[in-house]
Amino acid sequence: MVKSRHGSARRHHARVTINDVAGRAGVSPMTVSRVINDEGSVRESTRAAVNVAIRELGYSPNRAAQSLATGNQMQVCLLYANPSSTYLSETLLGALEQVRENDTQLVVAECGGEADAEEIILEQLKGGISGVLLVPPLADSPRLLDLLQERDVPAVRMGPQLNGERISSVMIDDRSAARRMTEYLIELGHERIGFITGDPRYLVSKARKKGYRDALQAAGIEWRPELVVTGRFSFRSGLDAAERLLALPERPTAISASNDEMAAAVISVAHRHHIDVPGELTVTGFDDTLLATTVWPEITTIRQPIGEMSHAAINLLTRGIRARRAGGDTVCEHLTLDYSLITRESSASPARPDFREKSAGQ
Amino acid sequence: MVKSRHGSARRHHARVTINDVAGRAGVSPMTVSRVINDEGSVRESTRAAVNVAIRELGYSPNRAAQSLATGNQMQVCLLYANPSSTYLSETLLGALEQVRENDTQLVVAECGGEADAEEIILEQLKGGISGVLLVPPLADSPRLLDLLQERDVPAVRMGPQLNGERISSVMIDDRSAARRMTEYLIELGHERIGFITGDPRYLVSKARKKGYRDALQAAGIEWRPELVVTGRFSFRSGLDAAERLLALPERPTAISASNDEMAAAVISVAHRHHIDVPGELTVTGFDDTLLATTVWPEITTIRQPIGEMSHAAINLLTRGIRARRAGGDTVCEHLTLDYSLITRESSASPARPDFREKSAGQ
DNA sequence: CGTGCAGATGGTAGCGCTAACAAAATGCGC
DNA sequence: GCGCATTTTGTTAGCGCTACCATCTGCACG
Repeated sequence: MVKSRHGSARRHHARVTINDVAGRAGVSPMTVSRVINDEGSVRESTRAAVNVAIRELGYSPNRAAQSLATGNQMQVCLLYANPSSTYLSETLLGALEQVRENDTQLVVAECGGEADAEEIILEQLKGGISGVLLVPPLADSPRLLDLLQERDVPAVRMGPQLNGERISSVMIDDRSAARRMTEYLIELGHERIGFITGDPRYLVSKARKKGYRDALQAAGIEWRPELVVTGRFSFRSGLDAAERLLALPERPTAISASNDEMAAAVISVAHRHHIDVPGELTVTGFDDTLLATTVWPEITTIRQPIGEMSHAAINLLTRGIRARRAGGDTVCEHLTLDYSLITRESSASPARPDFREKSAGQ
Repeated sequence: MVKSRHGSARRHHARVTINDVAGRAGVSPMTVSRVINDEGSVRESTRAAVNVAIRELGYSPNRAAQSLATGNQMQVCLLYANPSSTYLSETLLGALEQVRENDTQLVVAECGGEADAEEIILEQLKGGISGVLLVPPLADSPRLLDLLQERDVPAVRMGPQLNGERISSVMIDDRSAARRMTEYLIELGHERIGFITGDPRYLVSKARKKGYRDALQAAGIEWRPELVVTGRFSFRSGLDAAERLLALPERPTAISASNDEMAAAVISVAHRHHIDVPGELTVTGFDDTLLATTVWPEITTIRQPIGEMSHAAINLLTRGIRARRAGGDTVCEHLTLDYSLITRESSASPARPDFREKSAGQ
């Protein structure tokens, strides 16, 4: 009804366009375009003026028009191999949010192993993908990293352990987190602390084990090899590991598992042996997955800010892609975000008589 | 280098456009546009001719151009309240795939309760959302359904129980699935079959309970009220329910839980009481979530084809939106997909001596 | 002082589609 | 057959942005 109050508008209500910015900055739209795409060959003073105009007008480019004009949308491919569904869904949620912000398409692909991943990447590249997001354990695959670098594909890795690579990454400090967890147990008064490692093929397992040793060492507690058993991140491997630890002549008063699944397994075994958790045994996990709050008692664990991590990852990736398109240098940043220690019901100070009855099963 | 071999092409390699279709069909581009948008006022014969041309050329509209021309993208909002992360991530994965196919934006929103959901919907509508996808338990909220109908917002419900509504839905037949599961237990030779219901506030709980009774009745097994206890879908509620069932003077030989979490709880309690699963007690779940294969023994359960369901849901939704935009009739379809019974290690025929040792814990 | 050349900027013409209007075709009553 | 309402189709002019030149500056060089 109230249409065309101001000349030009045909259908829509005054949205800020590149022309408005150009007018305000006293340059041509083309120059503005160059600025927003980070292209070279714009004088510094001009660039600054344009940026001021952009900020004043609150301009943000219309992505539909961009992709129409350039003839290609921005699509990024999120590649995952290990459907730990909590990790995945949190990652997805975060990525989705951010992808929307950047008006990018998200393609999610599951792959069996590295070889498979390689194939998928190649195929997706043909299909017009412009960037790749790798989640663990793919993020540590040298083969994949090589491929991506070789082809000069913008990529970001989530939660990798390999550093110094020339591919951007977003992660937490696993070693420090594991150390923090162990310190917490020591603070509670534990000294015989069992540790279940993750799959030895993954670097993250080593990092977490190192953190455990760091804390022990710092506290002057002797490191005892029989207290460290190798797991494989699975519930079942946790079962075996727990049996071994609990069969020790001098039973540990706490067991720190390298993920929540194995921690849940420890609790399960403890219950089968009528060992009260946390009265007689403290159990801790890692990752803060669904499982941590599903079992009883709920598991004390380390939480990664997965949502934020995938936000950051998508941002890095889209920036990288834009830079590549404009012919700029490869963007390579490494972000380390903060983890947090979540204390729940599965941890307590080592057994004292009064602890027993407080939390007897019911 | 090899540019402009055929006159018009400026930058890109011959992609089929609306003009190609128009040319082939001998009509104007505008008419093609009307056909692909399902608008009325196109003669049936013309429409058919255009459709033929579209198929022959393998044309698919360029969404960027569409949204640039119309000034609005298609965005659908997936609303969830209960972050059962497996369900969510599978739903998301499915939705993402399909959304890409339809070149639609997916906005995912979590909400606390119905009131919250209402607010979010209202807000998102202002924000330009054009359709809503409801996952359980939101899909059964009369309040939300009223709101959506009232405002005439295209919407699709996943896994609802309420039928005969005028809002499309995609689901499985929960009652029949529960019946199938119970029949399976009866086939194994069980007669004293305990049942743990879901949260009585959700209709799905009733449906599953009905299925259980259906099977009993059909097999001529007397329905005994003490064998049915009320749960709330949570692990903890499963713990309580299991304790009650296992304390019965005549202990059931099988317990069928209304979801996997509660089934896992039953196993946990059984182990604490040194009852072997499945040697002395068969346990079954529902949903086939992560948990079903995480615990030991792995749980026999019912699997919903969640991915397919969300595919279908997105398709219905985008069709609905397009129809609405073009002023067509409201699309309302109800799809029922097939579930499947997944047998794993937690179920077996009722206790016989040799079963005991076969699966003693280790 | 012209010439050449690099870097910075602008003009033009679309990208593929659709809103709005204009025109043509159809149907209908008499 | 004609006038009129109605339906179907076509025409035009962008949507907001960028590729591809063309232009224009400044500056070193012979």
